[in-house]
Amino acid sequence: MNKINRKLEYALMALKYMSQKIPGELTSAKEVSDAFHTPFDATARVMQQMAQKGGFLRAEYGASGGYQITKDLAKVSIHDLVEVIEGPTALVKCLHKEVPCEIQGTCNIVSPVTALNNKLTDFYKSVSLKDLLVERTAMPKKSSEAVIHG
Amino acid sequence: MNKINRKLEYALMALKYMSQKIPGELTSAKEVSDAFHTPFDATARVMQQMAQKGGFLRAEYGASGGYQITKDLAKVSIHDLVEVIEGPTALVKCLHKEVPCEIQGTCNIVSPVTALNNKLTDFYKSVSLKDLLVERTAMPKKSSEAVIHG
DNA sequence: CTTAAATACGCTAAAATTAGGCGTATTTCA
DNA sequence: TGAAATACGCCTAATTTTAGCGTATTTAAG
Repeated sequence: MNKINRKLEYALMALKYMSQKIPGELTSAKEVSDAFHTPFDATARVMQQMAQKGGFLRAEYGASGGYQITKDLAKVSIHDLVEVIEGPTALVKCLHKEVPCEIQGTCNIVSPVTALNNKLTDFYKSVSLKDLLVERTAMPKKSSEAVIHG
Repeated sequence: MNKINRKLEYALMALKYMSQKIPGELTSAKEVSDAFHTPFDATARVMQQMAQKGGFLRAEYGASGGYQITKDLAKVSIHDLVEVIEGPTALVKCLHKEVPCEIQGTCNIVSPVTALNNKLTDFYKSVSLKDLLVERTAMPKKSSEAVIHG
């Protein structure tokens, strides 16, 4: 559990990259996929989702088009982003879909899992994208940090 | 992200079931898989892991054998359980393995993801299995809870 | 007016992960 | 001695994730 998938990685990379640009400047999907060597299609799709489903970005068509951050990252949580990228989130399907579970009726952990799910959601809602992505002040990077990658 | 897998579900079910028994009484894997209609092999394997890797349970061999909770659930966190069931946990592989990522070197979110991972780990460490599984009046339930099942 | 570069999107295939089952060995009680 | 339980390696099916292809639409530039 709790693994970040590629799409969310690409979204975070793109957002961080764009957040470091001059306000108003456009960023194309190709620019991002080139900068980070991420697959173009997947990168582009994620940026589309952030533009359309999330309203995080504004898309500009045409030859010199691209995207631009329109939301204040301080007011958007990682939970919001995840829901844009992956849709409704829950520890188990039965919490947000009317998916009948095979063991429905006998399951004894609905209540615990629901409670945990609520706590976890609160946690993700408490982390803003600005907290997460935007470099604040000094905080010099430790040399060990840049070594381990992924 | 953040989906609970079957093995963890079976582990939680078994633990909750066993926690409601008279202290000292044994519970076999078959008993659990019968009670909740979970696949026997997967259920048994999970209980073996909790006994061997985690030391959560004590196994008794032979015809009338079974398992018994040996750890104080108040002193064990959901993080501990997840690590027993799934091994080392991290939002991305590169944080706990020397798995070279394809985009190593260009990745710009190592630091943010590391920070988030640490926060998340702290969160899971803060939730004990007793909090989660043992019925009390606490663990404040939120509105839409116990209605939707699965 | 043509071309190129960008967003938008449906469809398909490959890869990886998850989930389950089979066979067998070992232990212990009756 | 047999039945029921733990223990465990291996293999297959199912599901999810990931990536790529093709095409349409929009718009700037030459």
